[in-house]
Amino acid sequence: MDNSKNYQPGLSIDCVIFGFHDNQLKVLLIKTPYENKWSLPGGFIPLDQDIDTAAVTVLNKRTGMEGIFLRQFATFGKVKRNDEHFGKAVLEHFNIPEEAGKWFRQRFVTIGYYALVDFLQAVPQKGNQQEIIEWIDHKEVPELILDHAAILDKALDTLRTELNLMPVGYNLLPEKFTIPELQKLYETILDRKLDRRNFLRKITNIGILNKLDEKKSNVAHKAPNLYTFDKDKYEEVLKSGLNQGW
Amino acid sequence: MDNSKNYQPGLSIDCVIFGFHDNQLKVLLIKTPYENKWSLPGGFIPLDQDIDTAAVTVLNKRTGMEGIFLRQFATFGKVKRNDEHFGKAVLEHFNIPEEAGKWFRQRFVTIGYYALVDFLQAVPQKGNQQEIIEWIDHKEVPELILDHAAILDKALDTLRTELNLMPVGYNLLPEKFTIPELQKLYETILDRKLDRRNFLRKITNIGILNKLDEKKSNVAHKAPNLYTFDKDKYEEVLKSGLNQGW
DNA sequence: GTACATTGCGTCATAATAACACATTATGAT
DNA sequence: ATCATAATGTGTTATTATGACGCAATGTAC
Repeated sequence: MDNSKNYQPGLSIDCVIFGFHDNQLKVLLIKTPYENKWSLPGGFIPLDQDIDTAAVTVLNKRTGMEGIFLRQFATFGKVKRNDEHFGKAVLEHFNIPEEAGKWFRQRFVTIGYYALVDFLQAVPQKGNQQEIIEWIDHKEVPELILDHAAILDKALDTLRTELNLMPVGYNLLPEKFTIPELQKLYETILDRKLDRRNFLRKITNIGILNKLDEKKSNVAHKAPNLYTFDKDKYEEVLKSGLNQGW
Repeated sequence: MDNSKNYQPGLSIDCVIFGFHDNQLKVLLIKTPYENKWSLPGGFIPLDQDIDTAAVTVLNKRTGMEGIFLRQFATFGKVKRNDEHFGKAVLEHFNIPEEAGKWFRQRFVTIGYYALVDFLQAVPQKGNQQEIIEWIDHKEVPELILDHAAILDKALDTLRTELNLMPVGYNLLPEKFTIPELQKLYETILDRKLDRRNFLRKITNIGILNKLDEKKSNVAHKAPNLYTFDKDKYEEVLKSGLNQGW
């Protein structure tokens, strides 16, 4: 493959794909052969594709899903983010000849995107047979290659801020969900407990949830009511914003 | 000049430099020879410099100032953002030979930064004798090259959001300022009137302003009190955040 | 002096938030 | 069946934040 003719040079995309399961905020990671470190799913930018499109492509390829919530959050371009040893190791592992390898060993700047997906809908896709791709609790992320740890941190930081500005949580839940589930999600992302009753009032007052005439089945204790997310009302809320401030 | 050896290929930096004067939020723009359109100040990324450093360099060069508030806000990478006609025109204008010009005519992705500067401290610097660089009211921005209008819009949007999350306004004012001045600034950025008395209460309650024992001189009507910004207290506020939301 | 514009401080009604009480529904042990 | 337990659903109250407004003080223009 001759990347130099088909891809934007020195520029890559890395995706922080979040999922929510077992009261854990999980991140989709790929195990690399390099010192057993893990990596964010990423890719390059075809010369005839918008960077956003290239990010969507990565996401499709890795989750098998379409129409996912995806947002660019930052671009990382420290000189030192590139690791000479890592570059060499990758080339050796894939048996890429020195000449073609020059493209891979140039300095790379990477654009960070984060995605919110329904854990149960997403099916992690391997790039090849040997590859290991897994959902990992964000609190137990192993060592990552390059500056991927910093990228992940920044993504989580952005997600927390976004949560205060607009209701994005539903993207991580199935179509029908309960208020307690939504609360657990908020608590997990923000990493602190919230009061049940105040949470209910605040989240329903936003006016983007539809209460269904249906309760969750097969649960211990009292069955909680099911809700769906109202996309039309959400669009309205987006315009006015959640916490105005001024 | 052989850019291909010294600069990151296909990647540029554009800075939206904001200043505040005469109750106007102004943007520093450069007039180009291309159809008399204007441009954001920008630059390329030396291979041995972090992208943030490269942005600081652009800022230093254009304002003569150091230690400026500077923040990356988005990266723009649509395929169509590059304009074939524009690329040719630039090469012809600077008399760049076809071979060396290839570097300029490749696809470019650009990283957007916005800066907040004290209008009176900044001295717009020309890149060369012919160049025209000017502060222009953000409400009267002329036609811009490429997708610079979209970049500017996004910068302003980000500034408005940031204003709700943390007190950044003081960056646009001189060291000593009055509450009415600060309010005018907020009104200009947010594009709506605020109540004097409520503004005073809210802005002082944040606890990052020091009231000086000094009034503004040579003003019509009642002389307003002068304040300074308290950087230590600001750092504390940054950690907790302004509008928590949850 | 008087009219006028602007600043500084205060009041009041309303809305948003935090802390907490209690009844309801379902499970599982006895 | 009864009871303890655990979760959900709804309500109450005190506190705080916000929005709308009144009024005196200060300085300019005439």
